Amino acid sequence: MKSDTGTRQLTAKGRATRDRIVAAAAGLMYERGVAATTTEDIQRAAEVKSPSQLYHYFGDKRTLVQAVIQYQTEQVLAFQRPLLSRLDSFESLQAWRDAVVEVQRARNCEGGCPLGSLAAELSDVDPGAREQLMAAYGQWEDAVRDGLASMRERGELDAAADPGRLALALLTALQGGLLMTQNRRDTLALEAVLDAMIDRIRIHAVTQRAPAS
Amino acid sequence: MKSDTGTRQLTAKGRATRDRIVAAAAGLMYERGVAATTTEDIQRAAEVKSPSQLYHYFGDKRTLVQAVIQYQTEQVLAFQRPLLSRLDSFESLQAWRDAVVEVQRARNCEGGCPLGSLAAELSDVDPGAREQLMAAYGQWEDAVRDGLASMRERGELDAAADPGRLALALLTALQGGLLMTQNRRDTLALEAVLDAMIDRIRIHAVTQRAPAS
DNA sequence: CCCATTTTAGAGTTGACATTCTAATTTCAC
DNA sequence: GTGAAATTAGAATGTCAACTCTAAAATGGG
Repeated sequence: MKSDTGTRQLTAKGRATRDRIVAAAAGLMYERGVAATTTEDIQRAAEVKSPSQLYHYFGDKRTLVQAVIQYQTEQVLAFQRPLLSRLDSFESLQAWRDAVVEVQRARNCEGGCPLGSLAAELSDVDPGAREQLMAAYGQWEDAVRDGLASMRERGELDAAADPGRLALALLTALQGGLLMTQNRRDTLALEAVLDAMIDRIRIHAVTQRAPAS
Repeated sequence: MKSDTGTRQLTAKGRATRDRIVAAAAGLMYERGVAATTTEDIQRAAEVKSPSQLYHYFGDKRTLVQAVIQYQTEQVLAFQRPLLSRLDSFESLQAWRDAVVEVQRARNCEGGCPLGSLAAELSDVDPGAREQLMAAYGQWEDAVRDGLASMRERGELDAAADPGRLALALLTALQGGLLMTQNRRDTLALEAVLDAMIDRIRIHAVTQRAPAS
């Protein structure tokens, strides 16, 4: 009866080390990629003294990767949702943009999107991971869509605006921006693509305003 | 005197096997990622019978990766340049969009951008590879910019249009679209983001036309 | 055709990494 | 406080992959 998802009877201490392992693995896999992260690296980073811990809480590396994906999904949504749920104006949309840019700048443009880098590495190799990530993007996309929908409800956007399609485009643009940021080590591409998308959305602005330049 | 770039005296046969190795490596690294591609896999795919070939033409795996990046850069630009150099109307821009979408569809949405997947995997780990890829993106970006600039020269875009920034945004959006295509196994996100960007550019269209809802 | 150089074989080495096993220790419910 | 379950140690295994080495075949200019 090996419980796959890893949630069996966990004592407080058990949950603590389990969490420590996931967090450490997530960090390392984000920095170096999944394949380049060894179980020994994870042990050190999580400050566990034996491989047996790792295999006690996760059957194998793949299962650990599942947990990492879930962890990163929660992290991303926890950051994004508050910003997106209160989209009531273009100012707040801009604030979201600025916040995203600022996060990247704060980490010196290293590492792209926590989900995007996993998606790039795993989508073609691990079908399970791919679906898990697809679901994560689905949630994220929903959050963006809800934000834009609320903007439309508040009369900031006209009726012709399609929140679903705009949300998908915006999220997709963000992924590209984060990838390019990681490669260029500057946020110019990210800014350019997000600004362009916001300009695109502004076509639907009820209070007409000229896009930048 | 080990020539780093791998170009020393190559006989015809030598160049042939070298090319075969690079092409095979590029294919495998595109499908599975760099780390997951073993030298033995490459041998088999390139139909060379000994590891010594590989190390005869390339000092080590990293050098081979360099060659792969160069190879993929040429491939991408060879496909993109013809489409981009003749941007004279929104129809041709749309044709570019359709061509990109079609390519992804033709390969069942597996594998994202040949450069993007390398960038995602290597940018944070291999500084040399990162710069090489950055340069590749630079060339690509230039091609897009020139296309948009020529549209402006032909009077399709107004003077306020900024081809440089639009090009960067467009290329960045494309990267996101390709990543999402790879993850979702459909081209919807790619279409949405490219259409949105074209709508954005259409703001500068001299012959006014309403964007698709 | 001959010799220097290039190219290919193929076995071998080395180290790393995922995973396992046994047994000791700790925790917690009762 | 005791016993079953959870947690941790730590050594060990087996595989796999990057890379090396020696020597044999092929090539091409003179």
